[in-house]
Formats: sequence, structure tokens, C-alpha cells
Amino acid sequence: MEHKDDSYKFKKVISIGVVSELTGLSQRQIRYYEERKLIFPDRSKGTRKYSFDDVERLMDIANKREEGVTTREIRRELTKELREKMLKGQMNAHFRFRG
Amino acid sequence: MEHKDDSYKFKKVISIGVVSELTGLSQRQIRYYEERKLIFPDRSKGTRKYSFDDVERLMDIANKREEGVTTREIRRELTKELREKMLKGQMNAHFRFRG
DNA sequence: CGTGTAAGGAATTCTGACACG
DNA sequence: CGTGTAAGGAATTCTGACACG
Repeated sequence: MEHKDDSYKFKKVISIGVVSELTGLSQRQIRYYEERKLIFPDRSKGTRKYSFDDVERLMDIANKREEGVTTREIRRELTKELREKMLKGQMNAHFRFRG
Repeated sequence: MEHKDDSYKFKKVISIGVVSELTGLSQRQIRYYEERKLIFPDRSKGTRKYSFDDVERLMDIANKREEGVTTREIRRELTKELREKMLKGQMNAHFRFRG
């Protein structure tokens, strides 16, 4: 329950031009953050598609960059978050099915 | 309260190609329904932008068309709904501020 | 490292029209 | 009436590169 993945927030339907308008970032920046693995758009026949969640994430990234945080550090933070989430997922599974 | 218009559902950010994929309708059909005033995308420099709400609405339209309902009839239904909503809005205002 | 820009090509979208019915 | 299609142009997006620092 709660996992409505079909939710508007996560559907990758927005083109880079619109994302640029929404975030105030240049297309160059957006593509670069992808290259640095901070963001992961879908590809529909070559052209990138972003979700509203991606847009929010890009705004976070923009804030961090303004504070002087490098893409490398942002990438590390993301990796750490993912690690924590995976651990939490395992613990959930553990206590739900075995605890 | 409740009126979070900034909600993902109503932001017009989706291009016609994606809407076509999402709804299964041809771009021709989508443009035609606009011509018949069943749908109202935004325009950003010429190109149409739709919201998820528009996408849902288009799916409703598609269903009605399959049932043989004409665009004219769908248009009438829409007009009627709008009339009812405006009436309701007036009544709200009436009872809230004067009742 | 992070971002701008010019370059050339590929994919997308637009409109108005003709077609069929 | 509702939709397909070919046509030509306009706007969008893509990549790889050079620039600066």
C-alpha cells in the first residue's frame, strides 16, 4: 500500500525544455547533472523525459550547487541515501517475514 | 483550502507526442478535440502543452467516442458541467459570505 | 570542475489541405 | 462528422567539441 507508482509525480513525461523553464537551469546544466549521475531521465527515442520528481530533485541540486556543493559530493550523498533505503528495505522484509 | 493548483495534475507540461502515447489517441484526434473545444492545452511558443488532467479527460473522451457519443454532445456535457460548477461556486459564495 | 556556445543532424510539432464518407 | 495522410516549414533536442578556468 501507498505505492501508487503510476502517480503523476513519477511519470517521466516532461521534455528538457520544459524542465529548464521549471527549474531555471540551462539544458546544458541538466544534461551535465545526468552525466554526473545525479539525475536519470527516461529516453523515448533519443529525447529525454523527466518526472516532476526529477524536477524537484533538480531544484535541490541547484540549491546545493549554489551553496558550493560539488556534483561529486551530491553524488556521494545520493549513493548514501540509496544505501540507507536499501538497508531499510531489507529490515522491513526481515521484520515483516521473519521477525 | 484544498486548492493546490500548483499540483502536478494540473501543470501543463506534456507534449502532444507523449499525450498520444499515454492515451492511445492520434495527434490528429487530439488536435481535433481541441478544435471542437473539448480540451484546452497551453501554448508555449506554438507547441501544445497538456496536463495529466487533460490526459485523463482525453481518455474519457475516447471512451465516449467509442460509445458513439459525438464531439458535439461531449461539448454540450462539458458546457453543462461548467454551468453547474459556476452555480455551485455562487451558492458557496452566497452561503459563506451572506448566509 | 562546471558551464557556455556554435555546429550539423535528427526527431517533433505545426498548419492548411485533400480524401473519404 | 471524424480521422488519415502527405507537405513544407518552424521549433526542439541531441551529441561531441572547443573554450575558460
